Amino acid sequence: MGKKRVTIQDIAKQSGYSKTAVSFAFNSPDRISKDAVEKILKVARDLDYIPDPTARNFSLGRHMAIGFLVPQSTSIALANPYLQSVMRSISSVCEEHGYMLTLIPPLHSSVSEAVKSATVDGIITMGLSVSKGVADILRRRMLSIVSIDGTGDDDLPSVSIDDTAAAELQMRKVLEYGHRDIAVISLPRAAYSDSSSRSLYLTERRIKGYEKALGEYGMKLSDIMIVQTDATFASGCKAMRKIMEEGKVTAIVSMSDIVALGAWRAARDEGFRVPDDISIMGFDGIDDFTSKELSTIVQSAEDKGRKGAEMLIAMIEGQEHPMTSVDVDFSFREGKTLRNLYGY
Amino acid sequence: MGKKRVTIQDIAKQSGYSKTAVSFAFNSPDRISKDAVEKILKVARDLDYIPDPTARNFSLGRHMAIGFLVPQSTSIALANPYLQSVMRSISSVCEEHGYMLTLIPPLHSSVSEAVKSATVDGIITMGLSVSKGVADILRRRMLSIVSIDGTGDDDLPSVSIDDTAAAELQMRKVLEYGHRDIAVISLPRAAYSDSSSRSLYLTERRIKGYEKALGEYGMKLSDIMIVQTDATFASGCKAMRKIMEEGKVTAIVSMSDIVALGAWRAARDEGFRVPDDISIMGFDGIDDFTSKELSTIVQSAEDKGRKGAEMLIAMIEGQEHPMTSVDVDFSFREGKTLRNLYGY
DNA sequence: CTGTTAGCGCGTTCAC
DNA sequence: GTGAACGCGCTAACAG
Repeated sequence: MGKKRVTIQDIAKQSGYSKTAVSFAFNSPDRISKDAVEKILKVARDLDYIPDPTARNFSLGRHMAIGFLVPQSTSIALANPYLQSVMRSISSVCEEHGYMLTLIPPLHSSVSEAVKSATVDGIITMGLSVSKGVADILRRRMLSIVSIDGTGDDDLPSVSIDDTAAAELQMRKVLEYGHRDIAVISLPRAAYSDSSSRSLYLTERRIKGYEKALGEYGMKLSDIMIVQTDATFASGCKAMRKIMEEGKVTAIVSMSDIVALGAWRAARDEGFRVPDDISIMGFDGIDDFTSKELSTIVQSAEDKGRKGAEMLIAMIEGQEHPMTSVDVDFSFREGKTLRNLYGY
Repeated sequence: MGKKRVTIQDIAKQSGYSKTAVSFAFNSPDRISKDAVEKILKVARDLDYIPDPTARNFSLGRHMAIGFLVPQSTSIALANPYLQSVMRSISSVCEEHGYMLTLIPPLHSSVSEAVKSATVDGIITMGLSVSKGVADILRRRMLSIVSIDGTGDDDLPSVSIDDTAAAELQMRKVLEYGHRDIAVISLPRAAYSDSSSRSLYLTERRIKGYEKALGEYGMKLSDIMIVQTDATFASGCKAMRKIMEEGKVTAIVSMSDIVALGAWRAARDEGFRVPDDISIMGFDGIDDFTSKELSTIVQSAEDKGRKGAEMLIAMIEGQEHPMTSVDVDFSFREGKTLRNLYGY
């Protein structure tokens, strides 16, 4: 075992040409004679030469890879179907452009460490407020970044929806349908963000939207119940149980579909019928085949991922990127889990 | 813009020490005096020095990344919930060990090209028969590989279940519960394998298991109905409709959960109650929140990913790996879709 | 024990 | 078509 790797040097010697010529044969065949190219490539084939991608990357200062920066441990992040969809769409774009996609979870629990050591050409992130520290590292490393569903307090190229308006729509629908006893299942303040962020968190922007909608009906935030939970199915179950214990509501407004599905499950397990006994309104519009029945606010994951990735690649390849912020549409999807109390 | 990157050289000059000392300060602080370490690190901090990970990788010959080789375009692969689960588990292990996970889709439609240029320390693959060409590149690049759910015809370290035994268990349960009028929904021969594979296909291994279980009850394969279909929800619906037309059975045995879910949907749409009118038994144990009710054979995606990743990392780090093939447990999950005809 | 000198790794590219 | 330098961090060998 362990013959040494074949290097460009070997091909040079064996073919009688110089390293330079060999390099040209691979990368700029026009730069040398057809004859030389052929001879060199033949030797390369005979010796099973594969240019070392590491050395190549080092030399070129390129990796043909972009990093997907995940705020939490991947086991949590990747359990989120919405994130999965976005990621799928990102990876599609990568594929089209010949890039690979590298998952970057916190390294030794540190996002900064991870970003310091990632060998990628740029970074795309989702639901993360890029802290000043991380932004700094990116700058020092001269890495481009695009933020999807960012918090807006970092001044980064971003792709997102108007959370306040979307949440307002979500709540307004519930109110329109006659519900007044409402419980909101919110996400943790930190779930989608870093500790040092200063402006409004996603959670807070959504809450603001709820407040507006409630205001239109003469209600206030204090008139509804708000529980906070992680963005997982299990947490949704738990939150629902808590809500059912504490009081009686006719509608659940969740900030995430996956949580809403958990709530739905818990409701059924307790013998409640949805939407007859209780209505559930989600947020995201995940495409899970079994969850199309969920009434929800749809934000296109496909769109977000694609726009984000294309923006990032354009930045990496040094093209223009005049628009530093892109909005994605959202809409209400009438499922089967929101009952219209005014008849139907 | 674009002050040059700060390099180790700059820190050396500025601190008055040599490059070596700077390197030691970061990587082997014990090698030099505490005093020197401090001074050097201070200068490094002041100048915002980040060791270039590319150069570092090149120098060390390590990347701290493993590649997940995806046979198809990622938009298809990542849509498979089972693959998602496995990937999640892989990435968890990576995280624990400080590795990143890089998705490697075919590059310019070529798996070989992708494998040639991937800067990773090892590769993990799923449901792919690794072709001779690719195996060769891996050898030349001295990359380790582990295959999950491989076809078994390539001689690689692999992780999988004992399909025959699992299928036997699946069928036996159905028989134990009193069913005799059974329809199997099988997968296409090629579904989980490459065209060039020589040994038993997954489908055939499973069928063999069915045969055994049937034998224990004095039955033969010819006593049951077998239909073949793709591993999709829609195909499951279609297959179910066909089955309901053709004859009357009391139990469906599907080789895939997603297909079983499709069958379930079709059954409901036709007014059949599950499991009162007809029982459905799946295979996979996908963790889809809404499908936990499906009676099925669970093969732990979590386990597969974990064992595969741990095996690969052990190989990369040069530890022993005497076992070239690992089996993952499977088990029966009593859901709500399998009726016990002997009462309950 | 501290610290330095002098390469090394490998492909790319400038300047001739 | 080539020689030589380059990118940047790591480390063997060596000196004090």
